[in-house]
Amino acid sequence: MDGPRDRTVFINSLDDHGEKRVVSEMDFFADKNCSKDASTTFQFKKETKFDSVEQDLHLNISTGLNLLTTNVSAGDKSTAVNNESRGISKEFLVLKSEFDRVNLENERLRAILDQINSKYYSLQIQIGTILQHQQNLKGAISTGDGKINDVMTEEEKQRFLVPKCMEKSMANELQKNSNREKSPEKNFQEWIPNKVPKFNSSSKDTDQAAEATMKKARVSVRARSEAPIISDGCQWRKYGQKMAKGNPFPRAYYRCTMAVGCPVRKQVQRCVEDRSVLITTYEGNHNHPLPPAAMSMAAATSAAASMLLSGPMPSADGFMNPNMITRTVLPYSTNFASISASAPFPTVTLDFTTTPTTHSHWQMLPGQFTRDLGHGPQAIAHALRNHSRFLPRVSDAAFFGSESSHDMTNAATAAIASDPNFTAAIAEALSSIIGNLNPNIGIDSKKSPKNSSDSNMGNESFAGK
DNA sequence: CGCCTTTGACCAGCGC
DNA sequence: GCGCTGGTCAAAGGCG
Repeated sequence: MDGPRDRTVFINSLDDHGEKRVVSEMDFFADKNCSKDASTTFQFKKETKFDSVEQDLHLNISTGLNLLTTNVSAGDKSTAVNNESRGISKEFLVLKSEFDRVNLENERLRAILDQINSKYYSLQIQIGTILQHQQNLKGAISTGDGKINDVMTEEEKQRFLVPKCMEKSMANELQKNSNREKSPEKNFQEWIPNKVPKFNSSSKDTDQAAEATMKKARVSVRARSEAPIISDGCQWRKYGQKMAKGNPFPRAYYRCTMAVGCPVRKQVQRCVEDRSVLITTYEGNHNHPLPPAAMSMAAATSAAASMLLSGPMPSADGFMNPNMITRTVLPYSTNFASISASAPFPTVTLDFTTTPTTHSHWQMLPGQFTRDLGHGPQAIAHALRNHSRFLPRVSDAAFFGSESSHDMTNAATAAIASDPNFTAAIAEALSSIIGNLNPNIGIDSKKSPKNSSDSNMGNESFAGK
């Protein structure tokens, strides 16, 4: 917190022609003596470091004293000036006190906001990943019982078609989530990141190849953050930094230090096109229990990696096309997630940097998803309302219906700020949604998901950004 | 003193 | 074989 000496006050006054002129520039809070120049308007210029929005802040404060500098005799002037000085001193003491208080509050809120933004990104990732799993499973189940075949076009069938090798893993995962809901105390403590879906393969070589790929699979998260690193709940130790080709910003290398020998690593680098975007690439699976704060990001990255690794498995026709993977694994993932087919390692990129991404992701969910089942964002909001102690000021519209990510961030920020257990509330809501999924509900063909041809299928993870 | 970051050195993979 | 690049190691120093 900056001390009072950091604040400079411009004192303006009106000349005989009524034009404002700058009388002096002084450090008001360093020197308690107030200017003897009469002033009716005080303009505060903040020189401390604030957000850009705040940097233009000026406080035009009328003292209401209607002080004059002319038309008074010498004696009267002296008295008047003394009275004015005392009045102004008193006013400034009050103002200074208020200003300091606001500054303190502002700094405190800034710190909270930074923390909340990081948590918000983590939650976004987790929610998106779980919803994708849910949709994929619904598509698989619908295809399996034949209900959907009568109403879906070939294109839609292809989008919803889930590889056989994935159905079981998804079903297991949902069952796991359902069980977690029945044992809420285990919701966060027993997530085993290494239990990513494995595939039933008759080929030992294939298993080994998949295992090798598993180790190299990466999940890249793009998120806007001014902080040098996204807070994801894990403990990381920086072990290197390099200048990467084509990017003026250094790439930092971190390894997880929450357990000895944990193989998880991450790379953090600013986006070359937009320095406000922080690209965090995760690799590997944790070999230890995770704290609640780390669950969301770890679960999201692990799920995304497992989805990715579920894709390029041998099929009857040979290896699956990465585009097919995108269509089946991430059917609603336009601009939200992309799979890199040509990168050195298979990489899923989750992009949370654009407003349409987040919002359209919700909107792309089939209407029935929210209308008939009562699931999705509304259900989450409902669940959150049930945790009203966590969500005292945030409406559903503010949280889920806002057109701007800024509003969403603010809403989430307010919600999370209200109680640190907000994360637990959201996770519980998600768990409830997954657990209550009714597999017998068909797909409303009129509300087909956004055409997957829009998605960045086969894109480079970052090349198109 | 332990943990962390910094930073130059080293190594492996890849393309020419 | 050589150079480039990405990734990792490890010594040195800072910090609480």
